[in-house]
Amino acid sequence: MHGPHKWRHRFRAHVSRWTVPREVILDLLSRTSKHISAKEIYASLYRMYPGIGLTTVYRTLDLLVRMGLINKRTFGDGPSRYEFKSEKKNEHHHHFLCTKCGRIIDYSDFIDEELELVKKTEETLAKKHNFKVLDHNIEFYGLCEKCQ
Amino acid sequence: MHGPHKWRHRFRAHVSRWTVPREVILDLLSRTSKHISAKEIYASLYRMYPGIGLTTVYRTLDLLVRMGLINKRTFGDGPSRYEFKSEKKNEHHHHFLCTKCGRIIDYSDFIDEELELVKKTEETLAKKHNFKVLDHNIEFYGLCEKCQ
DNA sequence: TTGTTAATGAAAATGATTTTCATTTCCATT
DNA sequence: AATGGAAATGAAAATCATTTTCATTAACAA
Ligand SMILES: [Mn+2]
Ligand SMILES: [Mn+2]
Ligand SMILES: [Zn+2]
Ligand SMILES: [Zn+2]
Repeated sequence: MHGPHKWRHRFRAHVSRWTVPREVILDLLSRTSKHISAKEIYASLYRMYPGIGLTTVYRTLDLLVRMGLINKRTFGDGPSRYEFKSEKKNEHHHHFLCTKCGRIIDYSDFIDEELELVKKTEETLAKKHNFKVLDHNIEFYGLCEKCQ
Repeated sequence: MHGPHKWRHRFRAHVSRWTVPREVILDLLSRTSKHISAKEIYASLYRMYPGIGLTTVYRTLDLLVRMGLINKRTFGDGPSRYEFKSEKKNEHHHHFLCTKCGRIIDYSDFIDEELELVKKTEETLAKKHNFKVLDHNIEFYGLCEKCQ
């Protein structure tokens, strides 16, 4: 692979090689704010990189999740969707899902109260049930502007 | 089908027939507090009702979800899981998922604060983004007592 | 430049769920 | 109680997402 890239050192630290499919997939994900599926990634890259197989897309996504660079989400039915994890700690967000058109909308309103609640709940779960909370997922369902 | 049942009238209202598979599946779900998959339901019923096919289990579960009698949940990987919806309004609960052993635990601590937050978030989403919020899902991930 | 080993791609396998279609069952109406 | 027609069912096949297998290719340390 040619030019270095800002993520290259993280791959090395992870004892993983820096390859064309990995660079290209990570690049695509970092450039979009959407939640995209493996097949959509495969299709997006097909014109420019017809050599990259769907299997490699899946394997790369799995690696990127393990490396903590992206998030994998399974919204009910349909394929898993992936989104790039922002470097900035404060860009944490939750989702609203339109049950009619399938639109997925990020939101971060009330994030302060939500994070406080999350913290409180984590403490209670830890104390009362002896759970070690590592992550959470909060989502709302309903009808988006266009669909009601 | 023999004896009437407390759900029979709801099926009639839904223009659906009261059949053996439907009664038996609803009965099983109402008796367990677990989150069970279609295949688990199929296997549970097999001894007593070997005639009930997996296809019918799926179709019945779909109907029961549409009727609002049960909830369907897709926790990341694996099959969808179903749980009976309690009649009592105040038995609403959220989930904690152990990422190591897969255990799913219901909890309802902090439900007051959570419900208040949910209400506030719903209002904001409605006002600011014009969404009609109909439902929500809150879950925590981590390690259960046995797995840490 | 080269050797080792990880990464890749195509095809096959897997697992969950859905569709198809011929047969059976429910149940409103005789 | 009998019956006709629509709804429900079960078995098998189809579909869809994802994983595994295995032979080939490419990355990169030496
Ligand atoms: Mn998002
Ligand atoms: Mn539950
Ligand atoms: Zn919509
Ligand atoms: Zn556990």
